[in-house]
Amino acid sequence: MNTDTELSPSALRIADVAQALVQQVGYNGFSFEHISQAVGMRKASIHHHFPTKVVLGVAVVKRYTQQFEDALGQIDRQFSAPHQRLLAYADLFETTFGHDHRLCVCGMLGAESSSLDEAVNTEVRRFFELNLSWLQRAFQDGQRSGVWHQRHSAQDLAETLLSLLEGAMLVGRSVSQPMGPRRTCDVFLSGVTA
Amino acid sequence: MNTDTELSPSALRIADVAQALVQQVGYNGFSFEHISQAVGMRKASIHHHFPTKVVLGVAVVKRYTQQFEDALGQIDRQFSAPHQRLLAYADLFETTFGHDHRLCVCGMLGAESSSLDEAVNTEVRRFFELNLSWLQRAFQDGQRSGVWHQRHSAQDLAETLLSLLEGAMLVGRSVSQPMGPRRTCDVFLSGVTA
DNA sequence: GTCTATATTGTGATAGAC
DNA sequence: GTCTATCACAATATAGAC
Repeated sequence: MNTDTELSPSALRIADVAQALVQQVGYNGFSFEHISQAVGMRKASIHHHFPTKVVLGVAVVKRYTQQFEDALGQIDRQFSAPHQRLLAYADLFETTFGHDHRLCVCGMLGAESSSLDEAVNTEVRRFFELNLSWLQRAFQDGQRSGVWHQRHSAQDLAETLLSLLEGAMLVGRSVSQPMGPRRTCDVFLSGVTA
Repeated sequence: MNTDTELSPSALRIADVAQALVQQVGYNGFSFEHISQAVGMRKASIHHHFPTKVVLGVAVVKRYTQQFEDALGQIDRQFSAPHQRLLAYADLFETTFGHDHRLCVCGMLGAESSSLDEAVNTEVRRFFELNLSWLQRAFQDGQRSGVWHQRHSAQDLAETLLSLLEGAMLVGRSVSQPMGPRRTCDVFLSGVTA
């Protein structure tokens, strides 16, 4: 299940660098040569671990999704209150963004999706569906316990919050004093409260 | 002032195609060859009108910002109620997204910003600042007239809504039945209402 | 303004030695 | 697993004829 277990130490370093590059410059913005320089190996060696760029891209997204899934599990175990869970969720994005204004891997790849291989797009979709169903459950819990109003479906609230967090990182890259994902989440949630 | 006036008919067609390509596959996702094929001219002819890709990119963003500015002026003349103005604003994004799931030009370029020339990034920033100040004014009007609560500053509400709309397009590319920018805006505004 | 032709560099990918 | 060497092709860009 854990993709990392299958990766050799070198492959791990490559995947780390590739992920950072995706978050910084996007899939179409980096080459095997960039990875080569960052990781201190020749291009041919990168190809030994990941034969094609598509294979590398898919591996990066799968690993990222796995890490995210683990983080969501941790949140569930740590917090029971829906509001706390959502704030912890927003903090995942805040932490990523705080790291040199990196984007969410799948936010970046979602933007580029029209030019990507379907194998990559499929994994990106999986990431979003996973996030949406987790968020939907959190909103359902909040609505059932009466903490939030029920003007909108939990499904709509989930997609709205996810869009907000992804967008906050995107916009935050181009404004001088960005609020960041966490604060935009506060603004949104305070409006949802009953 | 109007950049279009300075562009010859051929240059206009090129800019149109380039803008569509930016919205679909991003700045790093298209080449002069793609433009060449779409517009029916040779690569060298494209270079005659726009000597470098950066010059072309800057021209596309300037024109896009100008068009957006015009649209905002029209909204101001057509609607006086802040709520109506914001819904019309969201419809600008909805229309763009409805067109083959195209992204906002500056949303796409904002994501790619780390790999772009500063001349392009500067124009992208201008676009966002323009939008934020327009949104801020709309929220201020709504708060002064008592339509909305004042839990958050108009500035924060502006950046939150902008992030939401940009993010809704991004996420909308990778989910099966996207809400679209307009509906996410409805969800957000209903929470802001006093 | 548009074309052909070409220069130059970058890119994804492979072959084969060590 | 990593390397050197190389391929085929795509990218941005320029020179110069028409």
